[in-house]
Amino acid sequence: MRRKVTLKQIAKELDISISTVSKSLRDSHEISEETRLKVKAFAKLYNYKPNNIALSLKNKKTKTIGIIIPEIVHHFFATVISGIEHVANEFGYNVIVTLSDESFDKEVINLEMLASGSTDGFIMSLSKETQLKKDFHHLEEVINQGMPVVLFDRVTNDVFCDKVIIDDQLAAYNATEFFITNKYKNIALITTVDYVSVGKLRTEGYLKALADYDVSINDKLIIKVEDIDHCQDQIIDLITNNTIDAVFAVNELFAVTAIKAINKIGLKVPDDIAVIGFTDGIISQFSTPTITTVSQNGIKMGQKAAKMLIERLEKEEDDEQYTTEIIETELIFRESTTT
Amino acid sequence: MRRKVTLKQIAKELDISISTVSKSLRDSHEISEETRLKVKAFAKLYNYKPNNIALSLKNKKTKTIGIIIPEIVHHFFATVISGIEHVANEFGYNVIVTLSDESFDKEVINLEMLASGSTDGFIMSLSKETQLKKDFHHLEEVINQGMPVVLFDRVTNDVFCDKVIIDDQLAAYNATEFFITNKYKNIALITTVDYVSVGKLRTEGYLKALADYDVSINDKLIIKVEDIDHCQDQIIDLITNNTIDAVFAVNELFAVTAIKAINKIGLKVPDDIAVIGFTDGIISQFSTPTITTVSQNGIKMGQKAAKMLIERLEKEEDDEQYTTEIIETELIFRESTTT
DNA sequence: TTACGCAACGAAAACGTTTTCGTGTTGAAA
DNA sequence: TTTCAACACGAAAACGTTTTCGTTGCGTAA
Repeated sequence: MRRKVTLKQIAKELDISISTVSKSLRDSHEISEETRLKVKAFAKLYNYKPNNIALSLKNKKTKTIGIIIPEIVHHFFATVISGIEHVANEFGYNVIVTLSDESFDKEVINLEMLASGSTDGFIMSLSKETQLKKDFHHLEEVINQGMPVVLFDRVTNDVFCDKVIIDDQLAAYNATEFFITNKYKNIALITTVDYVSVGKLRTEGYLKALADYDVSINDKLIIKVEDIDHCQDQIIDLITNNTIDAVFAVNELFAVTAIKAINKIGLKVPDDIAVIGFTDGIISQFSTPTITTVSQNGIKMGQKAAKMLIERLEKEEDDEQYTTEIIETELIFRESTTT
Repeated sequence: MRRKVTLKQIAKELDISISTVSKSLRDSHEISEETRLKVKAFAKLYNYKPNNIALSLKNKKTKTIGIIIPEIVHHFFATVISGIEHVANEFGYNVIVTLSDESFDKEVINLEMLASGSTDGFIMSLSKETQLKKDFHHLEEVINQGMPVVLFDRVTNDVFCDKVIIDDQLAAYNATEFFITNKYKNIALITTVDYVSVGKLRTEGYLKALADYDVSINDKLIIKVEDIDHCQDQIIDLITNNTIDAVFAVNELFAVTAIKAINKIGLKVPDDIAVIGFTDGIISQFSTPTITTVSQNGIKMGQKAAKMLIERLEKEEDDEQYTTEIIETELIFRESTTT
């Protein structure tokens, strides 16, 4: 077993000082060509690589980005990580990923853990519990210590930092508007409980579109799903007891569940009821029928978030000008709607 | 902006030595209760947290696990990461995730990057290109340096280390056997090119089952997909030009594509042709019809891999006894088959 | 009084780098 | 011969810890 070789060992072996070795490897002009080449050859032979940890300690920079997300087994979050990782890699950064599992406590613990020197900054999406509690002391703490934070998707107005989001309200508005202008009038909404920020915004977009086009709002057509496991029953209830010609769902899962519910009671998508979902993930692409959906480009969100963070990390003077980047969405038309 | 406080600063502030501060915080009996409490109060007030980097350097342990996988926007890999992360978290480890994008070079670069002190060990699944080239020097190198490596799913016999896999051949055998014993005789196989280890094993399982049950093997019923983008045409060709009553696909994507192809030419699943896929992911659960599939428990694989790695990390004497853990699979019956 | 033990603390090394600031040697100019 | 610059290299500090090994002062037993 050949352990990793250090500067000290090379120095000893060649009977020169550590400084000389270090300078040789960094091509310092202070060192004669002879020693320089000798050291380099030796280093190459023994496959010397500078120790990252020692460098981090010296430079006070880890070249590492901390990611804290609610879960990873979720197409959208996976795409965001992918976007972050690729940009990070390009700029020589690594990413360390932790999961909050939608728990406030785990979010805090992970944040504090990583903030103790492990990372230079954070990219985060808030857990449901955090959004519910509206407690952001942990975030303010690390920001106060000078660590940049970029929030994405599930953000809050209560903390000042860079953010990257989609215009959830507008996207939902556009989807609803599409239904209205195509003569659908009885549009059901399947959404989340209100404390999930994105769910709330999408609900607002839906309501605003209805209002703007003078379509009466019928509370019976709105389901706020608390427990995802038995939402299918709720949806079946909704469809059987009301006249519906369109469904707008605030995520893929709700959309596909709605389609299955519609099929179950013998109706057809899109002929009897049209469906639009949110998040252009695997389900929308491969379900039968494929689902018309609001694309929410996770890759792009991740890339943008990473770029914002790295840019802030690499400039020395820290200005307090935070920006909120909005990633554009678009409706992707598939088989679950007709035009 | 309150920067992070260090032992040195506390020492200076309290006019005592760094050693005394450190010992106080670690409850050393060498320190009088008076100073000890004073220091602890001060540390708490200023929210002192030991610097991880300094600890890593001192202890020669980073408490970090490196994960290198081909891609993350892939349900199976996401579940594995989830499994790893949770176990790692439980044992006080962090995970740093890098993607090879199926490229040999990126795999090597990421491995070397992380091996330079950033992590204590690795959990990896090989890139396609690596499997094609059969070049594993980078792995041997880090293993030789004393860094434990655990391979999962896409492994190789050419490197000696711990592994966690499913019995791909047996799983495929069982799926094929199910078809045969249920009177399906014309069973098509949609698989990958042979250098993808798991694809090859699954193909072998299919062939073995046919042989064991004296079902004649028809090469025309076997598609080896090279380019996923136009595999649907291949499948349609297959179905229209041959008599088929069952399809075994070595992954979800092939399975759902097969179903769509079957529908396209006017046949029904499972009535005309039954379908079994591989990997119990989102697609299998939500496609219409839902897909009978070989479950490949990614969470469990990740958990097992993490446990194996951590166990090896935490025991001092390194025995050279490597084990290969096999995660059991099962057929999950859904709508794409009848019994 | 001496010797010794103990309590309480500090100095310094070590982990592996980089970098600043010497320092000694050589050659050339004065 | 003296002086000075240039050259080639080394010593040491610094990053933030932990830990080993003193060291000091004091009380107690011989």
